[in-house]
Amino acid sequence: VIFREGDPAGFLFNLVAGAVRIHKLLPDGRRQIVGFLVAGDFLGLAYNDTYGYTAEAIGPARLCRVRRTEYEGLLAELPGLEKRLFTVESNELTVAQDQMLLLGRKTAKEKLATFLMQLAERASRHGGDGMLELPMVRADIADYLGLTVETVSRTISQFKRDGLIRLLPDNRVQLTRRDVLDHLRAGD
Amino acid sequence: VIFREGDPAGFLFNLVAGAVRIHKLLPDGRRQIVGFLVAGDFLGLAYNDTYGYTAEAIGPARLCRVRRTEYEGLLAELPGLEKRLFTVESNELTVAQDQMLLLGRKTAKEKLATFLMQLAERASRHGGDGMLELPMVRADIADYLGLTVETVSRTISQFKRDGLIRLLPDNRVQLTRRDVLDHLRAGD
DNA sequence: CGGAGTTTTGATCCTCGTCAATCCGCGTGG
DNA sequence: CCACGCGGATTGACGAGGATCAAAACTCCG
Repeated sequence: VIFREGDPAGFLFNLVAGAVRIHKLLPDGRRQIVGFLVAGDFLGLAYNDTYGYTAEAIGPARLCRVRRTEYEGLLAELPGLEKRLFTVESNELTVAQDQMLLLGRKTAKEKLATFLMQLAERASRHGGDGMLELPMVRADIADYLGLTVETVSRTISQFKRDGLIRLLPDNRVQLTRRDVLDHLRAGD
Repeated sequence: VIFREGDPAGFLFNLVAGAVRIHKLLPDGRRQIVGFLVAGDFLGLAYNDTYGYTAEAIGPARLCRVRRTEYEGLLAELPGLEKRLFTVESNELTVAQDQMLLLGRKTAKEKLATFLMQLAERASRHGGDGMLELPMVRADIADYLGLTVETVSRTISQFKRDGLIRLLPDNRVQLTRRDVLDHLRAGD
């Protein structure tokens, strides 16, 4: 656990290596994962003296931690940093809005297809084909997509049966029919 | 319509008076409203040369429009503006994440209760009691909460039967049991 | 092997979506 | 003034997608 929802927001972080999930909880334990972060991403930018979500490393991770008081100084020293962070934040907002569309209006199959294509895109930017790794467990995927573990599992099985994907050892997935998945993602 | 998703993002706006809804669409017409804006709010801050969503005025509205090229100049002229906008953007992101929790994990009743309490809070900041106005139609509420019109209507009726709210002429609502609604909002 | 955690699969249930009818408020025009 | 029509809201009947509950199968390590 890097920090918890409600903690005083004394630091901000940059993820150097590894993967992190950030989530919010309802009092009875229902969880919504609001993002998966990879190397290069920032944590704790949006704040209001306490963190708005909990951040946990999924596996081993390396973070760069900046005290918020020093951060103010950094902004002054490095012109252009503020603009850059603003852009980062804007992109996050855009991503968040896409996710709202997904959570509010997409079916389970569409949600999974969107998720897989998202990961594929991330992976291919670092030079991959249709092969990708799922660093998170099913429960994480479910809580990210607003589904249950069972539905995630069933939908993946169906994709497998339909020949859209292939499951490989080591939690890796091969997207065999990206065209079909892309259609599903778009939502018709 | 102020601008559409996909339009080149030549301007940014500040809403002076009235109410605006912003939404995203799936190709088959399913709609997700990602926000309702009131006087003082900004539109088009987050961008990537095209707008990420469609913005429509709900009723008569007044907007202040700034050409994006001039906006860059404004930032240079007014130090502190960038920081202020950054804060605005941060808050929007936080709100967006709350909405993800709502869309992904809350039940219909919890969604409605959250929505009503949100509006009540907005209204009470401008000095109101438990009385609030719904400037938007049922379909808008449904598309904001990831529900259907029918479910919204049924849930409102149930709240009415249960004595949590009272419907008044002119699309106004009186929250008679804010305590119960607040419990529902929190989610248990 | 053994055993815990995770994933898959099956059976059943229930919330919410769909389809359809009715109702209500309101403006229009005969 | 009242009949009509229209968009929005409500209500009802029904069905489906996904949740829930339960059990089996797989993985990974010790």
